[in-house]
Order: sequence, then structure tokens, then C-alpha cells
Amino acid sequence: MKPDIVLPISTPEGDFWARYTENGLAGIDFPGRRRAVRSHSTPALPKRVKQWHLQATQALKSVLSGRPFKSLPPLDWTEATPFQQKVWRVMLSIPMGKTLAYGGVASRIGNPSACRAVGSACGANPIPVLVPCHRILAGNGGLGGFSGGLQWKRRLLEREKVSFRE
DNA sequence: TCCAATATTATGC
DNA sequence: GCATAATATTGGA
Repeated sequence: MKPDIVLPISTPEGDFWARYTENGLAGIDFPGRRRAVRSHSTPALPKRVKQWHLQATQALKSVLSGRPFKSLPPLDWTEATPFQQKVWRVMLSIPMGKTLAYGGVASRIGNPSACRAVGSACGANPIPVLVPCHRILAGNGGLGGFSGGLQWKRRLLEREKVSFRE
């Protein structure tokens, strides 16, 4: 497998990092986290990667400003397990401003008692914000957790006018 | 193959 | 309300 391509996305909230493979968008990192390795020596950038990056940038900025994104680049989930793909697909289907409980997601994938596993799958989500893992709340209305830091989850939810318990 | 960990939830006190 | 068990999935020993 060829080395991944990492490109910065500048937003009012800071510089995110987008990671691409030959299949599509593979991951997003929050500003300062820099989990992915930066490649400042960008070789010839494939045309489609540029196009993906453009879409990803617009989508990210839209979400950060509280608006739904128009389009999304193809997502590379080839390394994910089938269960994780199911969970993330459910998350993508959650409309802006709506939330779902971990157990609710579990029900929608036909495994109501897999709420715990759903939490794990959310934590394993490599593409936060775009795959709206922040719209998953606990059953009692509390925030669950968030891989990139709960502060981001709070900020995103407030931006979507979602109320939650603390 | 088994064991421990996890961004939960339901139950009993 | 708080402590405890149960549940599905995953990753490492």
C-alpha cells in the first residue's frame, strides 16, 4: 500500500489534518493532535485527491459553522470491521441537529444490546466531525466521550443547538 | 484461544 | 443517586 497523503485544512477553529489513501478520505485529525505524520514534501498530487480535499474542506467548514455539508469525498473504510462500518453508516444518516443514543444506534444496526460495542466503534472512528460521532449521546442525555476531547464535542453540539445534560 | 478494556445500559440497594 | 452486573466487539498476550 502506498504511503498516505496528509493535507492541512485551515479553519477558524485551527488547522485540521486530512489523511487520504488511494481509495478516498481515510482520516481526520483535530488541530494540535497531529496523530498523522505530516508530509511537507508533497509529490505529484493526484487530481482526484485534490478534488477530494476540496470537498472535505468545504464539508468540514460547513459543519463547524453549523450547516450540513453538501457532499463528501469517498471514505476509505477498507481497514474497518463490518460492525464499525455499520455503526458509522448509521451516524452518517443522522440529520443535523438530531442526536441518537448509543443504544439507539445499536438498535438500528439490529443488535440492541450492543450499546457498549457501539461506543467502542465510535471511539475507533477515524473521521470525526464529518462522520458525526459527536451526535451520539448517552441514553440519559449525557455526553458520552469523544476521542478528540470532550471540548470539541460540546462545541459542535452547541453549534447545532443540541441540548444535553452534564 | 483467552483475557482484559471500552465514548453503555439496566438493575438493585 | 451510587455500586454492580451484563452485554458485544476488539486488540493484545
